[in-house]
Amino acid sequence: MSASLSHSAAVPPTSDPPSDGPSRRELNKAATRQAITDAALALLRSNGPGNFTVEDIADAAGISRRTFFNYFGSTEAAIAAVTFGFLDKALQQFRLRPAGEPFLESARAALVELADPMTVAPLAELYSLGQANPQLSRSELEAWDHCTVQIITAARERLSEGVELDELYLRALAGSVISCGKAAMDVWFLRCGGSLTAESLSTLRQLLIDSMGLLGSGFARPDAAPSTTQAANPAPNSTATPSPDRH
Amino acid sequence: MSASLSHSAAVPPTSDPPSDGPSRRELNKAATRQAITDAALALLRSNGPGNFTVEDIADAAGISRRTFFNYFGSTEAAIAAVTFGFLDKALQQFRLRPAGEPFLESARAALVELADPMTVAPLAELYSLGQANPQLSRSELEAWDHCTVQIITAARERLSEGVELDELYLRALAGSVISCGKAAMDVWFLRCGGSLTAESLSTLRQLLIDSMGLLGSGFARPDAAPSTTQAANPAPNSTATPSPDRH
DNA sequence: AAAAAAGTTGCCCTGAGTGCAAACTTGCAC
DNA sequence: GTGCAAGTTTGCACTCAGGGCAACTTTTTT
Repeated sequence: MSASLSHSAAVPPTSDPPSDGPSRRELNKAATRQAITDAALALLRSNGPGNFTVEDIADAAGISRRTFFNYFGSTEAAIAAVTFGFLDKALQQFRLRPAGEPFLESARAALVELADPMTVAPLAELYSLGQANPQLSRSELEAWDHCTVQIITAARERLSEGVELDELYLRALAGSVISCGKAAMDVWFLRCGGSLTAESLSTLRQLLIDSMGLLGSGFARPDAAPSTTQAANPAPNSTATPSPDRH
Repeated sequence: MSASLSHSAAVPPTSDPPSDGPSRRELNKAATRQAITDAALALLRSNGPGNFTVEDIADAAGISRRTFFNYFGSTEAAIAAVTFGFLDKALQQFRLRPAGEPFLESARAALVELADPMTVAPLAELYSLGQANPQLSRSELEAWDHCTVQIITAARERLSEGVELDELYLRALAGSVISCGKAAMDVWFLRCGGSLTAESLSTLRQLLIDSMGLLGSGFARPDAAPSTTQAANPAPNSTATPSPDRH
């Protein structure tokens, strides 16, 4: 781009009336941010993890290297923004649940809500790309942990209706919910390889439901005939969990 | 040190008969490794996280910068070795448990086994140091995750006695156990600030027991009078969990 | 004792991440 | 629309992480 154009044609000067909403500055920032993650993801796809530099991303996003660091502290951070987005959406869903609902039921509902193509697609892609990459999976871990913290906050608001609540209960529960959600996704990738077909997504939903069921039942040993769900069988009944809803 | 002495006086040439045990090479490596983590920890204490370089560590350990990288990929990795050591000890304890024992009971026993001064001391110190440090806590997360993977492996050996086992069950359980262990330690630090008194350690033990109890009971809501354990009360009965041992 | 294997070190290179100051954009008031 | 203030981008320069390579030292083997 020519010298005088400075940086981003982020928000093209369409006939945008001076509408109220977010300011031009905020729009530009959001657009740049988006451009960065897009560029990073594209490079991740084409070059593979670890085979491109911050400068590559900056070039592809049409900004300077220095500006990149104004937005993200590292390549991984830029990519992890995707996961953060996903988990934030989960949080949002969780907060929408009625306050009286049992915690695990809310978690289950929030998670299942996310098992639609548009939402899991980016996560699925990241997952397969980062499968064998330490750098990537590290930031994924960070994102999940961040989500745990958020859930703890959300749960605290929920549960502390006057009652003096137990920190251990809160943290152990939140951590376990996240772990089980993660386990469900892990198994899903293991079985379906991140496929986005309706069948695959149905499996994901069922896995999420089952994992919450396991948690709710205290991991009662599946003594009786447990897992016919083992094979790629999207049968939609949670055989593993006779009592998914307690208390 | 003079030029010809090369590197480490790691294993001083005491009158060591050519005993069988580990070879001189292995001894040297172990000693160097130890010297590195010691130096790193010392610098962490004195300078605070992020305020020293790899070169500083290398100098303090009496090796070259380059050699440092032969042992660890980063400063954080060197420090995280402490956490890894702790968690590996946990794994070791877990594997010692009788194979027939319920999983959660084994986990509980293994974790409680670790709540002795010598073992938790380094972890406690790291915890307080890394409390407000993103770099550090990131590698801590990695260590916990590594432990989860190990537990999954250990549990697979345990549970798969001919039975075709459920991947979801396995992973959700392992992840939850680790999460609960982590939650217990978090709460412990919150309450006791990493103190190593007998009273504090007793609290830690109880928290670990309680968290496993919560998990085993499916987080049944503490409806009745739940947490008198809230205050720094090392009372040794797990009031929160009426049925810690099922199946 | 000499060769082979394993480990250490210095040199040098790429790239991450950051402080700083100059240039540019946007918001706001006049 | 002019102008000023606040917010952003960018180039520059610097420190430090991380790793390849080849020379050199130590340990093991034969």
